[in-house]
Amino acid sequence: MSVRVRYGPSPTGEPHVGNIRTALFDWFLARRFGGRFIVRIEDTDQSRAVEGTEQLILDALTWLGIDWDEGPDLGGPFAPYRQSERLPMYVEAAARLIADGKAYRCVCSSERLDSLRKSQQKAKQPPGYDRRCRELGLPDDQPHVVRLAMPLSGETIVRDHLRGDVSFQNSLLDDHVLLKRDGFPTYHLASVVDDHHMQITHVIRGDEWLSSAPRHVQTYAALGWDEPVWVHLPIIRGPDKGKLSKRHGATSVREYAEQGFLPEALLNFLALLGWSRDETTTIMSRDEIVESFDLDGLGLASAMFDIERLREMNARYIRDLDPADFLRRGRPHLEDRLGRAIDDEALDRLLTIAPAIQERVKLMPEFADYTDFFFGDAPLDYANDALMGKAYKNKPWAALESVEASLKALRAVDESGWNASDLEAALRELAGERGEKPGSLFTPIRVAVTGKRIAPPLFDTLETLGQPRTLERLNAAAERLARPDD
RNA sequence: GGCCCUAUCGUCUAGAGGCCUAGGACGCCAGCCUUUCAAGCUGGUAGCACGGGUUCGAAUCCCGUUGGGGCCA
Repeated sequence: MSVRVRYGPSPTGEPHVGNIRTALFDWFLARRFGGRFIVRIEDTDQSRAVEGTEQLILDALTWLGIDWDEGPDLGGPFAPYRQSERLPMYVEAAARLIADGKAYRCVCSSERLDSLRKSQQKAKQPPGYDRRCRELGLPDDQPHVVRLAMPLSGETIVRDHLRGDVSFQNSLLDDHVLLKRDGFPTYHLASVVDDHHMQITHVIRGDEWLSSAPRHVQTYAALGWDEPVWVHLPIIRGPDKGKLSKRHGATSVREYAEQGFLPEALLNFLALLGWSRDETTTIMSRDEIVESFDLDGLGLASAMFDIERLREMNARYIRDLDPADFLRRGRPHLEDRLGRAIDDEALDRLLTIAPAIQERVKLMPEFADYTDFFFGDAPLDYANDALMGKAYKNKPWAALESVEASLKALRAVDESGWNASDLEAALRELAGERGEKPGSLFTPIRVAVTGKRIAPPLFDTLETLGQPRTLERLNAAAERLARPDD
């Protein structure tokens, strides 16, 4: 049988990286073995649903390059793919269980349940429903929930693919609710019914579900269905070791996108949280991961989300980008900074200097820092102190002399000599003539043309900027230095 | 508190009884390179939680302890 896996997000908020990582593993497995990846919206808790999040979830998947074969937007052979639209199937399953004596109606009030819980707590007894309605055979004539009649003794084995058999004492498991008063199913019922009908072969989900897995195993048994393969993934932890959550700051996929992480970097990073291919490989494209992904490569211990590692990986991916692609991806950030659109032609003038910028950008928004001065027409904004650098600290006259010397030399360069290597040769020679350290000569030029202390390599910058603008900016710098006050 | 999972450098991990004097990557430290900042290169730092077994031999198997986490509240 071919692999069929499903990602079942609840539309209760933006998809979170820990959650999306489960989808990733589902997808890797499906793609690796030629199976189907299904998105199913688990929206049976109407009170927690947040409008619009379904689309955010799909957008997050798309951004990461994850596609699906069946889903709420695509449909498929087992449509609908929204649980709120599948209510009759849950009701039917519950009815069948009642008819078979495997489930029962329960009319206990929430007040009674509360006080029951309190007295159990007081008596230090394990909390849980006391099965008061179990043998009553209540009819369908008043508001009720439906509970599964769990075995009272013995044990339930969850055959987890990663951990082996995990056993639970049935005496410790109560009769959980399958169908709520409002007629909506609980996760316990809905996921089982859907997974069966949708012919899901592998249930891949977070570790936090392992404790309730015996309930699902028993539900499959009561319904007379074959169980899927259970795969409980270790959860992802935050820096404080607890389960990764909003408390840890940015956790939604969108936030990482906005911060300037590349989707392929986040995907690679997430894949390595709990999975590894071999002893040494850490950088893998989406396709390379798919080629070698296997459930057996999964680890069992929960992993910490180490943002430093993600950042490093992101920087690595940025460096490895094709320069033209890098410029396209950086453009929106530059446009934001400039407040105007940049066309392809203007952007492509940065092509030769792009690799040098790629080396420096760690997060995409920084792209603007390294490129905005190529486009600004207004005078650059910098302090004279920056212009003087270390060498000419508090010596504006010396700095002025240096800038004027550079200006003279650069003015003399003809068009054919306006390229990085010739410019470097010319300016180095000038430094030698003046008995000045190269760095002392270069710093004022850098600040004059970029307005920053930190910038791309100088000669590439001059080449890209062009002679007229370079001279213009050096002149402006000279004027500033000539004025005594800043 | 009960139940369940889990345990190799700070972090992510390799390791499925001898290949381990425990490998890689990130971080960190030092040096080199150097026009700023980066990148790169070289070297270094650092770990099998603990205690019992099993075995000729254990990071690897078993038991316990401890730590961490999850679920139920």
